[in-house]
Amino acid sequence: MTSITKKLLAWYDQEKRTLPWRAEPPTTQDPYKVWMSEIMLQQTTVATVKGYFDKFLKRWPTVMDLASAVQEDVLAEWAGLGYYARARNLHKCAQMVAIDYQGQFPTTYQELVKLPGIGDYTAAAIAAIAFGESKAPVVDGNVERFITRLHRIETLLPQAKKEIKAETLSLTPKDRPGDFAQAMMDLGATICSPKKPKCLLCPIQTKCSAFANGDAETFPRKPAKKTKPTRRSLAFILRYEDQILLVRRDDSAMLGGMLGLPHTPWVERDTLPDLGESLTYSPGRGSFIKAGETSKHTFTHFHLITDIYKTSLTNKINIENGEWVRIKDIKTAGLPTVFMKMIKSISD
DNA sequence: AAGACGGGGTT
DNA sequence: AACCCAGTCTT
Repeated sequence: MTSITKKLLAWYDQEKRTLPWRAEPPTTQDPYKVWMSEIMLQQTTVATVKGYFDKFLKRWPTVMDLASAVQEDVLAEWAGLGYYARARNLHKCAQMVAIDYQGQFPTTYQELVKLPGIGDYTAAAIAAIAFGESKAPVVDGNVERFITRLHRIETLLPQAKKEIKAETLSLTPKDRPGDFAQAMMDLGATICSPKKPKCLLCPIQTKCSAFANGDAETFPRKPAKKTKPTRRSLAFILRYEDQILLVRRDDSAMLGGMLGLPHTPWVERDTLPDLGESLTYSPGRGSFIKAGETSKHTFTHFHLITDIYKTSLTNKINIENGEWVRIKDIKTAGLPTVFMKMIKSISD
């Protein structure tokens, strides 16, 4: 075992960890909890995940329970967490584990990585943390940062990935590979941070090339990001008595499978049709009036500005994939944040 | 290899 | 406003 590995594990052991999905040794890690937490943690912070993890475990305590759920319920519980393909794949994966593996998660990287929603990182993490695999290096954003600083790897991501994995593998101990993976990730989250790394507190400071060179913060090296375009749309709030019309979105659409408001396509700033044309996207043909403030929301790859129009209907219409929801139930209906913002922006 | 895919916290 | 995050999937 390298001295870096020893120092990292020693540092990890003297930290207090209270994450709900982490068992204390010698308790065995529950693969279901490890899997659930790793899926939720993809591109998502620990603080955000905690509440969702508790909700999911309480409602579906085992993978068999989750496999038996209906997709709409899983998506509704996931609402607000983002990257909704994760929720669709979570459900599908649970059903595959239930049917193809009799409710027992496969134990190897090679089998895990075949399951929906489990990619290179997550398969390695589950294999290491739940099953003690030491041959599959666990490399997430934290590890990329830690390793590129440790060795001052100047290659741009993602090209540097291969070298990072090789270095990670050479540090990973046969004993406690899961703890070591978590140690690297915890160090990356708390000390080897993206901005203003706390090198003075770092247990491997004397081993770190970037610290010696005084340029830790410049790693990892990445290509410049493109600026996000702005798109516009109109959304429609149709009321009948105390209810609002929502629409179940196609699985293939953005926010796929989720409930949302009816709206025009999201288009570049200059190509938005006028209200008259836009109403062809509305299920109603009532007298719409502009409502509340313009709603703004930023997705991964574009900004969205939406004007809200509302109308009150005197008779209830029924449309394909439409669902009437009582206003008092909106908060628990399972709406993505972009639609919650729109509804919130009209103050009536 | 590059782009799509959410949302919230930090800087 | 830009950057980041315990990434995966599709093209």
